[in-house]
Amino acid sequence: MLSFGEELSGYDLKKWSDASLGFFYWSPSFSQIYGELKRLEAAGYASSRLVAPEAGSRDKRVYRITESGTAAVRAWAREAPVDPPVLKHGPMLRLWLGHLLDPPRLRELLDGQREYAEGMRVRAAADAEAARAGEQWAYPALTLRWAERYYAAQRDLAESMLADLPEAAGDEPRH
Amino acid sequence: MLSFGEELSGYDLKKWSDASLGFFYWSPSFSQIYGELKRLEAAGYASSRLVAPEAGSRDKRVYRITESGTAAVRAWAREAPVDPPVLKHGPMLRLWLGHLLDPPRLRELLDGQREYAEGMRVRAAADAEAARAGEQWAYPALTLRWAERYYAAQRDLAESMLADLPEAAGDEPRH
DNA sequence: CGTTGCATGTAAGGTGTTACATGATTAC
DNA sequence: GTAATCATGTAACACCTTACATGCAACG
Repeated sequence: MLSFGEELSGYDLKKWSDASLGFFYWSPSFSQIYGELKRLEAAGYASSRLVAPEAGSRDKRVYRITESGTAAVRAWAREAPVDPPVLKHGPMLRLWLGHLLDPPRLRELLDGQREYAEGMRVRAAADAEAARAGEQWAYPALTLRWAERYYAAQRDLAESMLADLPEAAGDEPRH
Repeated sequence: MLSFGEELSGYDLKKWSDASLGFFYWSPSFSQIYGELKRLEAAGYASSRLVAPEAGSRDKRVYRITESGTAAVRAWAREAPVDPPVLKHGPMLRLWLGHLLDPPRLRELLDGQREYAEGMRVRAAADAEAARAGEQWAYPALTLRWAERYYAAQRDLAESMLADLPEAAGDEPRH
């Protein structure tokens, strides 16, 4: 994240991560971020300085990437193997175990999933709108557009499953 | 997995997990499965017996769920909070860092993603075809259909991103 | 006669989380 | 006044992986 050249605190990184990486990767906890920042600095990949508490808020430590860090992350981005995407879809795991649940609960599950996906889609769309202009910000903006479509697809998939349920659950409406 | 009532070995569970849960959840390693089976038995949720090496292959231990185990997994499926889906999309992370890569490499990445998604779609479709008949197998079959659509959507998303790239990368073909 | 599949397990390590601790400022 | 936001960090632990060890049977 520091490779974009900005000077950021651990807190900043967490907020940005939640609003950006969180859509397609996971967002680390505060404790992990602070720990990793120390590791990065020890490795010479980042430098830090204390910012005085000028008018409100307490003192904070901001980090900036070093030349060595830029070289390392660029090499990583170019050469590291790209692992296949990992998905851990709790609601689908529940559906897989459908024989343990009753049909109303299954519908509830899929409905919750539909709402969750739509909420994420709206958030991604809003963040894409608010994306900063400039050459290097084009790619984060692109992934936000990807996220918008991804969550739209998720929402539609949940709806399709709701439509498929009656057959499987044997509870078609009858008059 | 044992809640479907079958008597299965750790090895069986791994194979089944790869071909089924792996599409929407992750598939655990052998070592984790064997460890968990011991924990389940110690907790009284499963019982095991040794199967003699009748004609080929060595002896193996097969597990079956107990009544206590069935009650526990049913309670879990009904009451445990359903966590939102977790995605860790390595290729998108790379795209997010697009300013560190050159456009041809970005295309390569998305192309790989497209191929991966199509491969998974084909596998899910094949497994859905081969799904066992019967009341309780309807839900695993349903999730396989979900997976088929999910990976089709992934493939289409990668294609959309390929189409969106030129603009962002500023390398529109010019004559 | 080497590779693949079946079959199980231990040990070490990596990665990430939650709970807790601290404390100031700002908004309702 | 009390909740939320900014801000950082430690300690304990949960979870899961890889590497390694073992060994038989079937296939080509």
